Amino acid sequence: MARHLITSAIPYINGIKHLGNLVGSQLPADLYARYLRGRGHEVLFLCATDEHGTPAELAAAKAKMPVAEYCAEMHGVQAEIAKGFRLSFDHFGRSSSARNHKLTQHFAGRLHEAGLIREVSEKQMYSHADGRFLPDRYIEGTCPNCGFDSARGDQCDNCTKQLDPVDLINPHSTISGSTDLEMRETKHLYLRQSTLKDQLEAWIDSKKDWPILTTSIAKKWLNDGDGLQDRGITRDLDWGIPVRDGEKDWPGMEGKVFYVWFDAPIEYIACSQEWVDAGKGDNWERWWRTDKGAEDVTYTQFMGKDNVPFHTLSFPATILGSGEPWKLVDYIKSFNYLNYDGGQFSTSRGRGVFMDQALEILPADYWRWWLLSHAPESSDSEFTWDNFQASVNKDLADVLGNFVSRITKFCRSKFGEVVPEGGAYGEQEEALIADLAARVAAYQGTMDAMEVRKSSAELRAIWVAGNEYLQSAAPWSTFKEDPEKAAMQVRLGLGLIRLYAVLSAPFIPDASATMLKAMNAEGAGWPDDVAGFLAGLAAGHAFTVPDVLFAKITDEQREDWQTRFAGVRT
RNA sequence: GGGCCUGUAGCUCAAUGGUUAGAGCAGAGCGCUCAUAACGCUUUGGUUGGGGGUUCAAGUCCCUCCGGGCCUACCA
Repeated sequence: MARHLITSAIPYINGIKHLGNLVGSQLPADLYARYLRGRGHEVLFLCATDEHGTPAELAAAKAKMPVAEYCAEMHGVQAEIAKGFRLSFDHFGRSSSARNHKLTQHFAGRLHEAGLIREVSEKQMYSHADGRFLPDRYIEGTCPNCGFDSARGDQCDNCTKQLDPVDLINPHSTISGSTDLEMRETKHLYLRQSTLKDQLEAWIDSKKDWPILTTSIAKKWLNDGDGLQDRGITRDLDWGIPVRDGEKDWPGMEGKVFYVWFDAPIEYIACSQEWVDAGKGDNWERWWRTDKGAEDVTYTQFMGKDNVPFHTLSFPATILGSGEPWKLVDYIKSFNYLNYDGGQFSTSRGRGVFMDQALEILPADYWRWWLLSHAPESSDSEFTWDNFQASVNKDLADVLGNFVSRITKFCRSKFGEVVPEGGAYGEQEEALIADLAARVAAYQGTMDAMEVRKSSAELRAIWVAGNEYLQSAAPWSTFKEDPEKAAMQVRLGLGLIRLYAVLSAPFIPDASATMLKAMNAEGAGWPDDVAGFLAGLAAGHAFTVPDVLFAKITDEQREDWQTRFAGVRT
């Protein structure tokens, strides 16, 4: 038994996430966590909400709520939806927790002590009407290069030229529209990542098996231009973790907070402390401190490609720079984006299907199966309603659901709701079992490697093998001349349901639970030995015929949803 | 502009430089009647975006052109 620490990139607090966010981090992380637990490993699976930064403050203002209250409410909403999708976090924490405050300040103090923090005085745009400094993206004006009138302070969306807010003609705040802007002097702390460049590069280079998406992004940041740049880790905001030098005040930094990307990954650690505080565990250090038992932990992170630089560079810089024996990540699984019907999912523009809406129209398993079997691993992938309907109906209703239905109903009509007795395996059964054993091994191989789409294909092939067997064994024919042989065939078929339930649990946990309950076989372990596992459902064992596992998506439903989700969410 | 990813059957995707480029879906045909009109078998379908090169051998490596996407450090 091994020990696995798994974290999903923490979703931003600002609003309900869409299916693209889900498939890029939380869902594959959950798949992996469930699989490893199923194999009998010890798993700590953590996620949290990422609560600081300008967008949270603005969203709270828009909702006319204090930002702390807004975040608390949204955390609750996101936690509920996560439950709805059966995301099996051991704890769902908050980056605004007292634990994270303390730990973030601790890391800052350690980095300061190690000489890895420098103070920089710089000028930033201040908006009098908004009463805040504005990030470059919140300033718009006319592009000096192409004349586009909605160019942002960092870049012109029209001609793609990199800009500085002072370059803009007639700059204004996108928050209030105010043109009453002023360049003000402000002081910030920078993390001297450049000092750690060689150390980080050697570490990245040692990771030969990471996805190319992960390492190529990291190397680009390490080597592009002048190499890895120091990064500002503080902001002039109200909502956030106050800048402190460990336990001490930080002279000159009063009223400032740490940058969200400095404190967010630290929440991975703080979350394990929250997990202990919540009474769910009793020792977080054996997961995080290599001097206190975490030496044998394998740590895997899941994230969308936009998060890669922070997880390959800044967070490791924080960890390494602290000089303390914190656990570093062992494997970073990153994903491309899921697009929606010819364009991007967009939280800000309300385009696509959001997690709450998805659960309103269909159970979690439908979404989990489609999203995971189409996970954007090698390139961006696309959600269309036609594809969703076709895939889900075929895979879940026809291949798996109908298999369960046909064998349980046949058994009920000929032998009653009990595993029938008699007969012995023949050549055909031995061949099936050998085939299944090979396929299960292949499935384990791809799951261990976190190859999500390939794993779904292997799993589906295992389901198909059941239908192939039934078709050629034809117990409905056998029953007429040799009821004992038919009993054996049906017994094996029923055993397959239990096998499928256990193997499929990481993908479709609810259906898996329904299958196990119907087979009266809750608590079945992993089928390390397929033949032995199948024999585990013995003659005389009572079961019930479950309700339809997966109802098909009708054309009417699909058309309705296509129309309903064609526009933008308001 | 720069960097990276990507382009393979109508669709979604596979293929350590090594048989005749494979699966699923969709289409066609046949079979089965236990089942959610489900299942199984067979089968049609390819100038691997274009062009050039390296190699005994290229979807794979190199050059070039074309298309799509992402990132480019103050959104997170």
